[in-house]
Amino acid sequence: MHPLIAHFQTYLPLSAEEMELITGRASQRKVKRRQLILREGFTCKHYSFVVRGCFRMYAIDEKGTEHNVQFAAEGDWIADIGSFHAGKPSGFCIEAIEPSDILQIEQQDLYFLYTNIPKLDRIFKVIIENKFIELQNRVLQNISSTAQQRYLHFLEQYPHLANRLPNTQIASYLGITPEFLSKIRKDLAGQ
Amino acid sequence: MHPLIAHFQTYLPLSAEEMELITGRASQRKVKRRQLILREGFTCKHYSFVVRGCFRMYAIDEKGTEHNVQFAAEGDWIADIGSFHAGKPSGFCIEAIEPSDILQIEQQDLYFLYTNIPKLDRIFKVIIENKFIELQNRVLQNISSTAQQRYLHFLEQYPHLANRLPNTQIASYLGITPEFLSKIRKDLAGQ
DNA sequence: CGGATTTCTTAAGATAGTTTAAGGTTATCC
DNA sequence: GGATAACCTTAAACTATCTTAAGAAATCCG
Repeated sequence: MHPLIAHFQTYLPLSAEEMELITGRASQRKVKRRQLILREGFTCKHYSFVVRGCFRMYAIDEKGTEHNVQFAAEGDWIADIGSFHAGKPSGFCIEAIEPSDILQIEQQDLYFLYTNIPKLDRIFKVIIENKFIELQNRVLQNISSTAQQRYLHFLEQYPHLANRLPNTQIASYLGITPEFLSKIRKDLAGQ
Repeated sequence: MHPLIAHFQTYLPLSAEEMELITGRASQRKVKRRQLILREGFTCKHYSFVVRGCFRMYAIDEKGTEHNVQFAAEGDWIADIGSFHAGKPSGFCIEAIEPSDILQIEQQDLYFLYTNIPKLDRIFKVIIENKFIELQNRVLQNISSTAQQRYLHFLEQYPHLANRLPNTQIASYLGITPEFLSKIRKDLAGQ
């Protein structure tokens, strides 16, 4: 079955016509490791659904340091939704961390689908609600926990990511330097 | 006009019947300063829309320290949506910072409205998308900026809140101690 | 397979933020 | 209107995290 249909059906059942409308507007794409699917300064034109592989969305500060705001692996959506909806230049880059396969929906196609399949408003409402809850927990971690606690929490919450990602990317996500993460890991090992 | 109708109409127009359905399921409530409308350990039963006043949602850590994850003032919604949808005990408290008026919708009523007014799925999708974007920017701040930068950013982004809130609440939101915020303010003043 | 690049680690010195304690100020509530 | 509680500030000692630098290990890609 088409991966997008399977994905949406985990939320609500779809009719045959609805499935056809959806698959007709999603285009498949292969992405190489390190390839960018969104570049800072450009408008985010697609919602991307990860079929295989792994991505990160990051911002670059004045010093040139990259800060990971989000990862996306199989079954996740990734986009700069601020830029996408406003049609304005993004402050983020989205990069494949592994060779990946994605399905992309363009803005006008997504809006078409929202209009013709009201169910999708509901589905995406639920998807983003869940992302919001996750993000809120991350904020709570950030304002209330030490880096070590945040790292342990990350390992628990995203074991599948912790395995695949270089520590340097995890450090960036946690808001610490790779050197300090290395120290944390040493401290944890030495118990 | 009913504040909720005015609020929803900033997103999409509503018919007279839709308005009636909505207003019939929202109940008005006055809340005193310091009163809790959600207590940790209890399930969040309502979406609350702030008509007048100001709220904070916070978690309490092992040491008893409170950590503000969100503020809500006039025109904002506040709820622990994780607890609300899962029907499980919340890890948060929601407290009025000022004497406030709110409109509350219970879970089954909100679900009824979602089902009978599909437009509301769209409206709440957009509302939460906007909250998500805000929250993502906050995460970026947290992982990439110093406390002073975060404070300045807060003043810029939420001037209406910065005026009304005690610094101690702002410090909690920024993830720093009130003492350190005091030092930051002193440093900024002395320029 | 092997050179190039990225990633991981260590450690010393520097900076950002916390803790504790105390005093002064302002707001709240009866 | 006055007692009480909340809020704000200061400063010194402490701890968490960053910076810099450099070498070792792992991974990628041709």
